[in-house]
Amino acid sequence: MRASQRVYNQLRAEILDGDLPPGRVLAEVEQSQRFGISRTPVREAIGRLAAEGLAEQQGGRGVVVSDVTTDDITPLFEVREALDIQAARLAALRGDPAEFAALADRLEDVAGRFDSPRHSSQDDPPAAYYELVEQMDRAIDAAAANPWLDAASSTVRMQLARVRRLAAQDPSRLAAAAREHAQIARAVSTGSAQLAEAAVRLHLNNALNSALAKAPATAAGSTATREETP
Amino acid sequence: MRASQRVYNQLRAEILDGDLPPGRVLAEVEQSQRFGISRTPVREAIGRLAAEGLAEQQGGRGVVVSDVTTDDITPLFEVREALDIQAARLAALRGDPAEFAALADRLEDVAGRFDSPRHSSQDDPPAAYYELVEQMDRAIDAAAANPWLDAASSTVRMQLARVRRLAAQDPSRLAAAAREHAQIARAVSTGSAQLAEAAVRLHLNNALNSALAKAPATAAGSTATREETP
DNA sequence: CGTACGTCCAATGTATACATAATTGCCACA
DNA sequence: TGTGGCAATTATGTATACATTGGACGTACG
Repeated sequence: MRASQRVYNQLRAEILDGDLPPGRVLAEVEQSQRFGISRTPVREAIGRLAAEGLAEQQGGRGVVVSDVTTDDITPLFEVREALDIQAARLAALRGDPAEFAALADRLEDVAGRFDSPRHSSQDDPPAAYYELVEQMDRAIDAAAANPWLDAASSTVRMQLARVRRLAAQDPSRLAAAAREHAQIARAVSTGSAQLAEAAVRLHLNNALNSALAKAPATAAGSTATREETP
Repeated sequence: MRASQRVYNQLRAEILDGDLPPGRVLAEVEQSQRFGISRTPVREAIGRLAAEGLAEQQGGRGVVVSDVTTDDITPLFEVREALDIQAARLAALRGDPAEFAALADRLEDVAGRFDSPRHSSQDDPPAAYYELVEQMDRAIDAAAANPWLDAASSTVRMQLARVRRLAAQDPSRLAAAAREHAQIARAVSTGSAQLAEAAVRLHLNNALNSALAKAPATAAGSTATREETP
């Protein structure tokens, strides 16, 4: 693999894991010495990180890991809502109903197992749930069959992976989230774009509220929002 | 201005204008000689173009201007629909009603002037319309106040600017488009997210149909889409 | 004591030289 | 004549050296 690619992968992982915290400067010489290579591939890697929003220019000189705070949770969810809804709508129209019906079945099963006592050490509902969610995301993306939608989604998902570190998950929400995901899969399997949109909107609203409940209220400055008047 | 920035601006403009057609190889040495600089900043510029989707790796060797065909129109409009709807929804909730009411008034005025005979050489409805649309896009983005939404939108808009060259605009649609834009502005000014969404969805559907009507039907391979069953 | 200007330094931006890999063309052999 | 392999060439990937810029620190003056 090319050196620039290795450095990019490594720096990206460290930023997403929080090992390189927001505000940390990404000096070319420092990183090139750390990786034992020259500045050129490091420079390319940092450029890619900046293009994706994981890093940004520091006042015209120097690149730093970009800052993400709890203030970013709401705007990121707004974009995610737009993209996930469209993906679910397209999947409902284009996907294989049987595939999503099967996913819905398995998600409902996992959701039920959260409440029941465990039957064996093999039975790990959270792990099974995460696996299924990932599988459904891939299925929806594949069914939507839209490369640009994929690209936009992956950018937002990457940022959301960062903010997720700011507000640790509430274990008690996993069962509810699993049921919501099952509803999404079920809606997609029916072929109704409207139903799929409703299911996604519901799930993301709950997920956002859960995240904000744990996130400390930030200083004022929040954008004023008029109430909906339908 | 930095050399890499100049090269990036120039190459980007040439790609968007079609001077560098899809499939054209972007050789580092060739471009560095053309601009009279070294390979390093050229390499950086081409890297940025590739990151934005205007160019792409050619099998592992060489970077070429990415291909856009009429097949891309529908998927691009699907992403644009998702983003524009969300932007309009947020603008309806957060924007200044008076600002968008004023935009609606001016758009309705321009729409009317398309049909009436011109009163002077100064009266150029298309130019006025384009100016107003741009103004409204900026107003919606500003009201939505979501940097990530802006970033995603600008990427899609750039690609759409390329495909627009493939299917020249229908002058007779401008008047209808102006009325649709006026409806969007009016909907946003009422503060109703639902109404704004409906207006944007209507406009983009018409715009897409107009574009596809002029675009030649491509060879099979189009993704099958089940009909909506609400 | 505070501010403003100048010099120095360090990090980025650019150029060039070297290494490496892939494609293409040519030659030999079947 | 076609195919396969090898070599040469060319373009990219990486390293290093040089240029430039922006900031920081120190000093001098108000």
